[in-house]
Amino acid sequence: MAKSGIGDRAGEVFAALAAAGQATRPQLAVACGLSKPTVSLVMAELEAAALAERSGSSSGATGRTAAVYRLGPRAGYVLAVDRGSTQVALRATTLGGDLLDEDQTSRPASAGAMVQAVLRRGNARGPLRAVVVAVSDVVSPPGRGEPATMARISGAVAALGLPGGAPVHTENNVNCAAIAELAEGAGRDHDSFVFLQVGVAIGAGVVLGRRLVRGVNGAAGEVARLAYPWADDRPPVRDALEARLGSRTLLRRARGRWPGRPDPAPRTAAALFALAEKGDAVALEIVAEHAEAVGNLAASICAVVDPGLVVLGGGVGRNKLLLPGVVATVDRLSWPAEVVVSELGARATVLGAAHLAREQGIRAVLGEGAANRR
Amino acid sequence: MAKSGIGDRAGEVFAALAAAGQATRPQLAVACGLSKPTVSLVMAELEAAALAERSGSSSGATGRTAAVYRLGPRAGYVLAVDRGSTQVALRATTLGGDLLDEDQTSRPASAGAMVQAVLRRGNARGPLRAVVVAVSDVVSPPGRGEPATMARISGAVAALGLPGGAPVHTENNVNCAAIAELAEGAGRDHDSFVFLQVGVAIGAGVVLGRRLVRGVNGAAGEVARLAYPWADDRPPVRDALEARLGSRTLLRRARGRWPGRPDPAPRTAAALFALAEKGDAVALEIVAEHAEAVGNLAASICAVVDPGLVVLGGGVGRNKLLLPGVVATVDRLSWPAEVVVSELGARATVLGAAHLAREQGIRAVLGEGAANRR
DNA sequence: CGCACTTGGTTAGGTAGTAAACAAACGAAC
DNA sequence: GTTCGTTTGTTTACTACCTAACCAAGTGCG
Repeated sequence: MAKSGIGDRAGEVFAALAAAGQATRPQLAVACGLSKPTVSLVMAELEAAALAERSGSSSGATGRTAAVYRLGPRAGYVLAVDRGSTQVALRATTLGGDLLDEDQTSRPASAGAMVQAVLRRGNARGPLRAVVVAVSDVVSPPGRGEPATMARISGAVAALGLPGGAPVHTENNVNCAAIAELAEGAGRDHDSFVFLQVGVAIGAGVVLGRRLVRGVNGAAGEVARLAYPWADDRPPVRDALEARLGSRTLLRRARGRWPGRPDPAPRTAAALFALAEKGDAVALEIVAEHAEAVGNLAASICAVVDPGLVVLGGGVGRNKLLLPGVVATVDRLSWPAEVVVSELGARATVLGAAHLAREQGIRAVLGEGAANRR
Repeated sequence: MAKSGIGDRAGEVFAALAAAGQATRPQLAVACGLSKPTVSLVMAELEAAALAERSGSSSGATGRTAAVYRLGPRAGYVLAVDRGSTQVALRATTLGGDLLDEDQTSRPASAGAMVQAVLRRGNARGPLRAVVVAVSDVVSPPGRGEPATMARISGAVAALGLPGGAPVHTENNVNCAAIAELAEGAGRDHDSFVFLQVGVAIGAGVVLGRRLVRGVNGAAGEVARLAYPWADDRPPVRDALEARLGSRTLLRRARGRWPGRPDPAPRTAAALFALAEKGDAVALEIVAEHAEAVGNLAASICAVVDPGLVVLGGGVGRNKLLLPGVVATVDRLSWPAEVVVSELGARATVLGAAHLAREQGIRAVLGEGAANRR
């Protein structure tokens, strides 16, 4: 079993190399705060374990060329699955983030076959280090979840037909999207932000101090349960905000104002926004109302955690037409906060799941190394 | 100047000793993850710098007695000030948390004299390492605050007449109370919780992962700006929630239902709750309504950060009569969360400020040590 | 082409901290 | 009162890592 057997500091360097994808020894020395001799020793160790390998040389403007390292064959690969209700997306990468395989289907039932194909092709790249499945349910820590939710999640995972010993982790899909925006999207340069998904359902991913807030029940960001409606004489109803802000209600409101018009009412959110884009007055009015409602939600979130940045995502929230109204409402009600649209679009969830999978995979390699030393 | 001159690891041990107040060498070794020989060397260093001193011996059930250390005279002391609108509280402690001095006044104008007296008495305990002033305004990071707010805060601090070079820090009073509940109150055994202050004004302190969330503008927890009122046909108004939940409104609502009764309407929240305690039907009804409103607020906060625990504080929120209604509403609307009443009462703010002052003071000692080594 | 300059990598010596063995101090048991 | 087990504190040998110096390998310039 003792095949990798890497030391303590070696793990740190390995993680830095994985995060960077490619790096020279001086770069790793700076990243880990180690001296040149130590990095040399560590790299020899990692190369011996086949966790790293030389991939070439890089020459700067002046000076000697540096050896460039990348992850080796025994580092293995990871798999990310976005298990949506209407579509399933797959992404396999190395621990360094290099894309190995990508696929997607609009028939969730065929996801299992897709997974099998990816695993077959991936096995050449070493061991499968981690699988992260993004689901639309709340993912609770052990012993905290509702039985029904937990059953639904494990059912969805089982349907993927992953091999027996695979190290599978689950995460909420909105949280995954938030992670992606943090790592490579609109939150790249911010310590704190909230990713606000508005689509068929609503949800948020809360990132504070470059860390995702999951909550004691795993329900942080489940803003469907904000008190709504709420006024002096109006008691809130659980989950009423989701009913108000979901795209189904949006379309129902559109239908309500359509009678007497020649053209039929839009049947999808995309169609509604397309009409608004063309200048249709009724569509524009509905979009403006929705923007204000989303703005109210964003303002409430800002009142609690003051993130300074709100990233809008989801089928409806991604739409540029929504942005001005949201910005105006947040400015009017709450604390100074930038509001922008997601840079990653619908791929955010699977990208975030891949990031989490890489993190878990790196931890798995490190854990194996540590275990060998005992 | 190089009087303390402590090393790198010594600082870590010093911080652990300060946090514990008193400790033996084995305890410090465990706390800092150091070996016995290293701790012995460090303690000699700290004793030489008069930052630590022996305070006796402790004998366990079996085995040799251990030398017990406490902070030495050169560790100095810190000062905490709760600068409320109607009262000012003071608390001076050692870096280890031992109480040196405590005072309070209901005439804010006389706070300056009180501070002078405490400083005179404190000077025998070494240098003043930090002062933390708790204010009711939002405390923003440098370059982020509104000029008017910043001016109000610096005015309040200046009125205390602190000596020129004193290392003064400011913090929001609700955040201070949350820190106190975290360190020694109802949040002692929880990683995450929200302290919800309900009194003349409303506000919250958000603690996630045993760290206070301050927000990009320092406005995290300023829940007065949650969207309210908010319904399909009712647009929110900025700060309307504070108007709804503040104790002034509570009393106005009471007056509104009092006509036709022999006794006069209660003039303070305490009086209202006293009546409810005696079983007065109208008072009970008003308390129940208020409890539901506070519960709605707590539920909204839980929807965003899912803290698992809400600690009620403030003049109104502290009242036990409010608790059942809040619990019921949170259960009905949001995620599983415990709701309890503050254990520290009105002293929470000054206790939390003292905690922050100790933290800052320890950092100051460490910084001085580090500076000497360059 | 040779020389200065810059950066990468290795070698040698020094230091901080650890683990393990040892010495000292205490209570409890017989 | 002696012995034993337990815990504290110190001595000793070793390890890991760092700094400093040096060699190696590139580029640009006269």
